[in-house]
This record gives sequence, structure tokens and C-alpha cells, in this order.
Amino acid sequence: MLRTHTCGELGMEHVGQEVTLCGWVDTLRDHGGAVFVDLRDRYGKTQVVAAPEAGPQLVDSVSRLRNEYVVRVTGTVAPRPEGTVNSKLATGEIELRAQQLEVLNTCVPPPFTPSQQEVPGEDLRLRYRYLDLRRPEMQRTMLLRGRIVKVMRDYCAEHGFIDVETPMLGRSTPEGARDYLVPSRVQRGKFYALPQSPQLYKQILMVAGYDRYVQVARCFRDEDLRADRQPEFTQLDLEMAFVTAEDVIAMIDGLVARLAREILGLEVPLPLPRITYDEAMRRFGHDAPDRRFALEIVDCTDLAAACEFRVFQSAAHRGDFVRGLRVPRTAARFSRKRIDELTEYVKQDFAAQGLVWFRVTDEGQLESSVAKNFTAEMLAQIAQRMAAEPGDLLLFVADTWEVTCKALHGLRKRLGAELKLYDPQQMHFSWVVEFPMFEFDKEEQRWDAMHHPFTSPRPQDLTLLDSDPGQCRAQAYDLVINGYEAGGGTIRIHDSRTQQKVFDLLGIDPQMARERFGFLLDALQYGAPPHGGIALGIDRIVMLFARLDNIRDCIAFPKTQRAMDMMTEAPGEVDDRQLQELGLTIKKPEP
RNA sequence: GGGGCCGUAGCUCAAUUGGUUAGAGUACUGGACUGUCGAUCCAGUGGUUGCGGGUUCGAGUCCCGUCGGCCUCGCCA
Repeated sequence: MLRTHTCGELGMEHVGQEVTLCGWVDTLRDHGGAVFVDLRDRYGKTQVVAAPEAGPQLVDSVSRLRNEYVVRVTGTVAPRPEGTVNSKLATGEIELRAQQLEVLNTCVPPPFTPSQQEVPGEDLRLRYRYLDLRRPEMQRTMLLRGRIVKVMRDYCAEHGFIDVETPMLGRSTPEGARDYLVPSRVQRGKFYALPQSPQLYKQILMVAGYDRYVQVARCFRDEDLRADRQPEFTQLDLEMAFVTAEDVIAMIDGLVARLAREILGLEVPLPLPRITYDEAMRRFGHDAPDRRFALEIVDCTDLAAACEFRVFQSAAHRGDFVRGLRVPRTAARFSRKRIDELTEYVKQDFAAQGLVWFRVTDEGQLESSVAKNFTAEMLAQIAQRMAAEPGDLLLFVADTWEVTCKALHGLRKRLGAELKLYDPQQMHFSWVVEFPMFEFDKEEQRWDAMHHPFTSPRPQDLTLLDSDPGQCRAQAYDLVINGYEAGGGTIRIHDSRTQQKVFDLLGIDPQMARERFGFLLDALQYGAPPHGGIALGIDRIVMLFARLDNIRDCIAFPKTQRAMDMMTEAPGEVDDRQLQELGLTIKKPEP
């Protein structure tokens, strides 16, 4: 080792020792006679002093150091003179009296330094990611990520899970997200697909009898990015045989509690709270509600049907819904302009027709530009239904079920943050269960799998497969943290007859099924045990545990919104020779 | 594919609602300084205002296009 200690560990107990440190020059303070260097590595910072006693040559060479030079310093640990102790530094009681300096490497003037206070623009940070990753915030997140993954691995190992790797070069299966494709050289014109998840492999491992499987698995989806979505991301993927949904949920409950305890020092009471999908949509308008605050949706469709206000009445009469939020004690803070902004928001982002609002007066009356369209009695009924109190603001959307869900969820999220209805440090873990098996695709006029086509219906809903697929509920469960889907899983279908039925419903005919999932159907015939599992989004969990609002900050080398790596400039063009070998020609877009 | 925000010195930002020579802090370069820790003091270098067009007597500022970053709808079983 080129060093005897790190820059974060020296203290009073080391005084008098001769030590050698290696690190980067974080800051340089040159006083002419004495020069101070803060030497930084990932463990911390230590002040190095080149004092006149060490000789003019050493002082001179230390003063010629520059930001981010990599150096090796040998010297004696000394207590700092009285009054110069730096309490902001873990090593602030001591300093290293330099005797020897070796410049291990120089550094050209960097576009930004880890020591500067302003965080540079994200494009610059991504381009010079190696500098960005030197920043203490980034190092803290990366370390946290490592600890989280270790807890996950330890927990799974302790519970008998076997870590098995599955292929990255697989075959494209239809539905789901768009695949990233890899052309085959040996079989011209054919393609591998990078896995969207190891779903089918892990089911086949269950058939193989590896009854508890786990993998920290990289997954790829070629879809548009978001703050919480990257084209490649990491899942804690696991699967268990001879289990019910309860068993999987209980297993993850234990993991969540352990993560909360070991990473956040938080005791989370188990079992984690659960609500059904239907309840989530009713109360929160979303299948991954942020339950750190209330602001729940209230249905007023029945009142609307009986009222004189045409917007409400006609919505109710055509089978749509009138639902609203009671925003407590905010009427005074919401000008017409601000309400108009919210109206614009629900129109623009969720295609809602509009927003109907009421302010609750000190006397408990509802006032609004549309209030004249209601009888006093109806207003009172609405106020009562909404549990309105003086000073509240009531917001209503009259639209299809889907639009009311989306718009009110959007409003709820936005108002929750803007009005600071929750402590951003707070963590809320919960489950959403009993998802529908299918959703109806109106454009294609057919049923789609809500989760994936291997999801098992609840046993009591099996008959609904034939009679009323829309009512059929799946043995599916999503882990929700602070309004984010942090993981999701299902009990799978383990008999080929049920599987066939589901394929039929989804319009996957036997031949198609054969071509695409033949290997799985085969496997299911060779003694497949009942099985199920879950995949947790590691990047998102790190993001939430680190209290960040963006997934890129939890990934060492993330991609931009256009799926570019700004450091390597991937994706890049390839040689004609490479294309030729693959039998590919590129159709250039017309200018 | 749609909507929105942003792009000015290496970096972070400012620039009178279109007006003269585009500024500040920091970084960088040189100098001074023996106790600093966001060191301080003095001096200096540094600009195609992302790019292209347009409107105007005059554009960093307004308009159109384009490139890039971010947020978002669609999309993401």
C-alpha cells in the first residue's frame, strides 16, 4: 500500500506517529511561509501543513500543487495549535506535518471541483462523471447503494435464496416494453433481446427445483425516460416455490423492516399496511398512492346526479363520475389565478374537461363562480359529503373514471408537495394488492394483461375468466414507498391449462404461444411447482432511502432523457465492416 | 409524437420589460503574506450570449427554426 492510513481516520490517538496519506488536493491555502492542503479521499479530509521547519524546498513544492492533483504525503501527526481546531472536520483536531511529498499525478484545471459549493449543471456532471462522483453527496449515495444491496443480499442468503445468474442475451417476447435488440452475427437476420426482467428464467428455475432464487438483475426497457425511469435499471429479482402471495409479502415485509432499521435507523411495524387496487383507485386515484398524507378523494356522483348544475348532472347521467378533494384551510391562499393554473394543469396533462372549485366561507357556505347553479340545499349536502370546514378549498373533476383518477391523483400529488402536507423525511411503506388481471384496450378492442400473461388469478376468480374477465383479480402485489412503485410481483400460473386459458383471453393463439413461450409451456408440463415472486426496483429504493428525487443521482453512470451516455457518447456509430458482418444496412432518415 | 422550463466567461449566476464598451462571485495565471480551513490582499487573462435565420436604426432580450439538458402527457406487461 502506498498509504498507511486514510484521510478520514486520524485523530488525537495518532499524535506523534509517522504516517503516509494518499489523496486528492481538495483545497490549497498558501500563506507564503506555511502552506495548508486539505487532502481528500473517500473517507474524509485531513489537513496537511508544510511549515518552514520542514525546509523551503518542501514548502515550495507543496505550494506548487493544484486542485485535484493526486499526492502522497509522509509526515508526523500533530495536534493542531490551540484555537485552530476545525470542528467541521472529523480529523479537525490534528494535522499532518509534511516531511515528504510525492506528486502521484497532476490534473489539468477541472471544469468543476468537488470542493466547490455550487452544483454544476447536470449535463456537465454527466460528461465529467468521474469528477462528479468525487463529490461527497455522490459518494454518500453510492455508499448507501452498496449498503442497501448488501442488506438485500445478506437477507436473501440468510433465508436460503440461491443467487443464480440468467442470460442477458435472450429472446424477444412480445408485449410489455419495447426491447433493446442485439443482432446475431452467426445467425444473420436474427436478434437477441436484452431482458426486460429475468421473468421467464426465474420461473423455469422454479420448475428446476431451485425453490428460492434471487438475483441482482440488470433490466432493459427501450421506453421514454422519466425522473424515476432509466433504460437500464437494477432489480432485486426473486422467486419462491410452494408459496402463496402471503408468503412472498411476508418475506419482503421482513426485508423492508431490516432495510429501514439498518439503513435509516427506523423501526417499521409489521405487517406493512395493505389496500386493494380498487380501494387505492377510489381513495387516491392511483395504484401507488403516497400515503404520507391524507387528502383523499371523495365521490359525489350521486349528489351530482340530483343537482341542477349541468356539468355535474350530465356527467353523472352519462355514467361518468364527479369526485373531489377537500384541501384543508387553503382557500385564502388560493387566488383565482392559482386555481386557473390548476385547471390548466388537469386539462393539459390529464385531458380533463375542467376543474370546479368552491371556497368554504367562515359560515361554512360554499362560494364559487358556479355556485349560483346549485340550490342552497345541494351546496349544503356537498359540503357535508366533503366534510368541509371554514377556509377549505374544494376541487371537483367531472369526467370518466379514468380521467377523474388521473387528474385528482395529479392534483393530490402536486398539492401535497406545494402545501407541505407531509414531512419529506417521512417514509411510508405499504402494499397494494388484488390488481385486475386484465385491462380492456379500447383501441385494439381486446384484453391486455395488466401485469404479465403468467400472472395467476385468485383461485376464487377462476370462473370469472370465462364470465367476466374485467372483474377477475390477480394474485398480484406492489410494494409502494412514498407514492412510488418500489416493486411488484405475482403468484404465477403453474399449470398449462390455466395458462392456455389466459393466453386465449389475451388473443395469443396456440401457435403464437408456441412460438414465443414454447419453452415455458413445455416447462410447465414437466412438474412445475406452484410459485411466485417479486422484483424490487433497487435504483428507486436507493433514491427514496437517500431522499433524492431523481434516479440518475443513484446510478454511477446514468443516461440522459434521450438515452445518451454523455461521458462515452453512447450510442455511437459503428464501422461498415461491423454492419456487414451482421448483415445490416442503415436506412438514413431523409433530411 | 404533444405541453412546459432552461441554455450568457472554465463554473454558478446578473444584465433597467429592445439601447452605448455584456457584469459579479468563483476558478485560472502572476505577485504579496508563518496558522489558514469558503484564507486574505494586489494585478491580470478569460465572451461567436448553444447554433442558424428573421424583425428592428439597434437583439443576450422579440419571432421562426434547430441542437442540447431537465420536468411532464402519451409510452413504461
